Amino acid sequence: MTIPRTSTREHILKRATVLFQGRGYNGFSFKDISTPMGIRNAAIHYHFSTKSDLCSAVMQRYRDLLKSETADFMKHGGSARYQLEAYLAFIRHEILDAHCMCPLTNVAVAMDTLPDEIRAQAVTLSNELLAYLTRVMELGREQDEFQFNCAAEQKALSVKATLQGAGQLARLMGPQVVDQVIDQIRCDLGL
Amino acid sequence: MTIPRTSTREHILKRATVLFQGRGYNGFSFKDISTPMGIRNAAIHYHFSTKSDLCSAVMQRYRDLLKSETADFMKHGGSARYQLEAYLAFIRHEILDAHCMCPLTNVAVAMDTLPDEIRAQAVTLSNELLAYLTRVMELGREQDEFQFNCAAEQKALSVKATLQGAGQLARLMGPQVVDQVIDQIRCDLGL
DNA sequence: CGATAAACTTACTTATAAGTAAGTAACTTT
DNA sequence: AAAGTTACTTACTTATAAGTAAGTTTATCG
Repeated sequence: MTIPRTSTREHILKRATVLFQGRGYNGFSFKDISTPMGIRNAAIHYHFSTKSDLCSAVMQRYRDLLKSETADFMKHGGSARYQLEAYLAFIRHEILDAHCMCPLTNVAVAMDTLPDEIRAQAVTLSNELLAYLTRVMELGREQDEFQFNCAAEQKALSVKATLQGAGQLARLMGPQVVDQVIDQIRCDLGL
Repeated sequence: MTIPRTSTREHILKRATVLFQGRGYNGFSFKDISTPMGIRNAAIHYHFSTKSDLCSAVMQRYRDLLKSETADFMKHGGSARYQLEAYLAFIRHEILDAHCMCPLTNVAVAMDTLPDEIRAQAVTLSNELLAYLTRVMELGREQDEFQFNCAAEQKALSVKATLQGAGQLARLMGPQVVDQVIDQIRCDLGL
């Protein structure tokens, strides 16, 4: 058959994203992608030669998404508060609607068992993410929107860590955890 | 051979703990335990009938450890500050010295792929952990040691989430992350 | 219309996983 | 000293994983 062929690669990537961010690298197999799609494992290998390649593409897409999202946030005015809220909403959506974790969580957990390529992508992503959040924190303090008395980098790190943890605890303790933790982040910034 | 037999079960549990907390349920196999110990997989099955049983025992031990640790913390005087610091030191040691994550992280990540038994243990652990931290927060506020203006439960949740995240980010960004995040937790409690 | 390339499938290989059944050596009990 | 129990091993089964090679269909291009 193979009628609408153009979109197969995209479908594979989408399923892989959900699975990678939802279960981790070692928590899914090619079958979890191919069977629900009604294709064969070999079709995945046609588009992505290895599992490492596939997950590397997932990481790359997440970085691209983040880049375009954060660029978007910045367009809508320079308000640090707005940018923080946009990022919080993005994370909130990923956790509550998509039931996904930040890829950094999944990489960190299985660190020792992963191909170098994936680890490298994760390190780059963490640098990009922290750089963005650090700028938001700096901006917020300059504009007297946020209050904190440590390095902006440290505050950004702490915010990111808290959000990572929220994603995990929400799975164990229920979705209300996410909003409680996000509230606390705002509160700790003097909002 | 089998000369020192008594301790095999304990050795298996210790290796399984390191592997489970270090790589997650799907990130290790029986071989990772048996080969370095110089025993066969079947020897593991003799002591623990399934992988689920083994990891359930690991979770149980972690809960027991936590229970005795927190009981210990409480004996050394009722100071909330002391109890917080003791827990922070415990987590810090697990991350930096043992290179382990809190089991909650590993369970949350692979949630959908895990046996019910493990999930149930994790839910219980998260309740116990949060109950303890909530008591510490309540105590700290009563004694004017900590400052925060939300429910003690929410503050405890936020602290735990932050520590969970610190464990992950430390693997990607280096060990200094842990102390930076811990500093921030203190700071956000008015310390 | 025929050749070519893209997008697959079928069928296979190799490796590794968890788990089991039957046998064995050493200590323990009677 | 015989019998049973503990703590394993050897050898196996079954399932599943990633990955590959060769063939097939469909669209496209000259």
